[in-house]
Amino acid sequence: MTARKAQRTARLIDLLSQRRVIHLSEAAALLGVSEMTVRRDIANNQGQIAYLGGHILAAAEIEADIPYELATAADSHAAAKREACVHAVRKIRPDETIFIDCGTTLIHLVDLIPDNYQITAICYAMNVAERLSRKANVTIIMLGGVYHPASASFSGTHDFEILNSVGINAAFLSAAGVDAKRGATCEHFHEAVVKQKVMGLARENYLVIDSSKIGKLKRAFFSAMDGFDAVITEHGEVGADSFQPQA
Amino acid sequence: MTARKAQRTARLIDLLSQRRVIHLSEAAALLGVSEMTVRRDIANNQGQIAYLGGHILAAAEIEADIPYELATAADSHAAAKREACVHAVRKIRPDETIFIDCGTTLIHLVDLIPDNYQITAICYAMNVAERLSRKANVTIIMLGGVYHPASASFSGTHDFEILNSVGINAAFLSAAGVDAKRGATCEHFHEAVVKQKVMGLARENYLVIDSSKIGKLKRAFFSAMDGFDAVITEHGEVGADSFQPQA
DNA sequence: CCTGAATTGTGAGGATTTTAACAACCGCTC
DNA sequence: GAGCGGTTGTTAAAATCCTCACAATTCAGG
Repeated sequence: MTARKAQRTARLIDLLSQRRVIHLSEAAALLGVSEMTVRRDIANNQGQIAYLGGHILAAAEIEADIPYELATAADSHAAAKREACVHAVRKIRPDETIFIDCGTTLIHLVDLIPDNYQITAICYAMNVAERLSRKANVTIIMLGGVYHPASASFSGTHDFEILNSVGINAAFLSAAGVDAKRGATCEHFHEAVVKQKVMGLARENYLVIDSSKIGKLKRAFFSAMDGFDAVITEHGEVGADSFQPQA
Repeated sequence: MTARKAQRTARLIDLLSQRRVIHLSEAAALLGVSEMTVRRDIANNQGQIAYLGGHILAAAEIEADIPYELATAADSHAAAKREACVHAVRKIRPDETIFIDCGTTLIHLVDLIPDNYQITAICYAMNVAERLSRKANVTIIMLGGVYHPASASFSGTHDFEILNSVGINAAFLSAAGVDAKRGATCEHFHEAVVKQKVMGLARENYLVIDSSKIGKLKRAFFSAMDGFDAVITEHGEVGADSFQPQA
C-alpha cells in the first residue's frame, strides 16, 4: 500500500463524512482517478467504506447492529406499533406541547406528526430525540441525566425541575406490560419515575401499545389502568374489558 | 392509497428495521409482489425508505442533509480533527470523568477512548451522546434542555444543577474561532454559556481544534487563551505564539 | 537509466437496473 | 354486472453497472 493510495482512501472517507452518499462517477472525478481505481480502493477498505449499486457510503451506515434498538423489542411488532400511532396522532392538535415516552413504539408517532403543526415535544430517550430532530416544525425539550443503554433513555433528579416549568397538553406513554389487575408496567424503575411525574402534570395521558403487551407484567409499575384518559392499540381506542388476556 | 398498499409499505419498513439493507428482488419475493410494485411503493415513501441501485434501505441512513453536521463545518478538515484528537486522548486517564463539547471535532475523541478505560462522560450534544452510547465502557451524563438544530446541542438553565453535582477531571472543548487577542469563540451564545460554566468547574481544560480555526473570530466569546491548560491541534500541543494568523 | 513489481487506465462483454408503455386485475359505485 | 379509477404485472428497450483481461504508467531499487 503506497502513500498515495492511503491518502486517496483517506480523502474518500473524508468526503463521506460530509456527504453520506457519493456516486462512483462523482468520487472518481473528485479524486482525479478512474472509476476502476475508486472501485479497487473500496474493495480494499470494506471495513470503512460500503458500496451499493454504484453509490458509495460510510460503512457505519449499513454495517453493525442497530444502535438503540432495544434487545427485548427486536422482534418488533413494528406494523402494529405504527398502526397504534396512526390512531394516537389524532389526539395531537396544532401548537400543543406533548410528552413522548421512550421505547420503540412512539418513534412511529414522531414520524406521523403533521408537518403543518407547530409542536413542542418533551422527551428523555435518545432515539426519540434523534427522530424528533428531523422534524423542522418541532421544538425539542430533552430531559438529561445518566444514560441507560437498555432503553436509550436518560434519568436524573433534575428532570423534575424542567418538567415543572412546562405545560403539557398531552402525554403519550408506552408500556412493556399491561395487566387488568396490576396496571401498566415497564422494564426499568428509572423510567417509571419519569412516567409517573409526567402523568401527574399532563392534562391528558394516553397509553399507546401494540396488543401483544396486553396480559404481560413487568418489573416496574407506573400506573393503574384508570390513570389513562385512553388506551390506544393498533385497533384504536380500547376499553377496560380488553385488558384481560384472551379477551 | 388502499389499505393493502399501506400495509405492504409497513411490512417493508418492518423488514428494514431488522435488516438495514434488502435487495429489490428479495423484498419483492418476501412481500409476494413484483419488483415493479416494490419500486412504486418506494417511490411513494421517499421520506421513510431510501433506494440505491437496486438496494433498499431505511431513509434514516441516507436521507437529507446530515442531521447534526454544523453548517459552518461542512467543509470539514476531518483528517486534521481526527489527528488533533489522537493527541488529546492522551490526556485521559482510566476511571476519570470528562466533559466533551459539541461540534464535529470531538466526535473523533469519543471513538479514540480506549476500551479498557472506565470513563464517565458529560455532554450536551446529541451527536456526541449518540456516539458515546456505542462505547460499553462509558457512563454518559447528558445535559438536557431545548434543542438547537444548528449545533445539535441542548441548552437550559438546568444544566448548572447537574454540573454542580459532578466532579470533572478534564474538559475537552472545541471552538469555531481562535484569535490571539480575543480568545476562543463559537457560533452560538447558548453554547458559550455551557462552556464557561464547565471551564469554571473542571480541573483541567483542553481546547481541541484543527489549525484552520486559528485566526478566525466568531460571534460568541467564551474564554481567553490563557484559560486553557493546553491547546491541542493536529500538530500536538501548541504554544501561545501559534495563535497568530500566518504564524 | 534499467528493470520488475505494483498501480492505474481502458475497453468490451455480460449482467443488472431503470424507464416507460400497455395489458390485466381489483374493488367500488351506480 | 357494467363502468370506472386505481393498482399491479409484464414486457422490451435503454441506461447503467460489473467483471475481466490487458495495456499503460508509476515507482523503487539496483
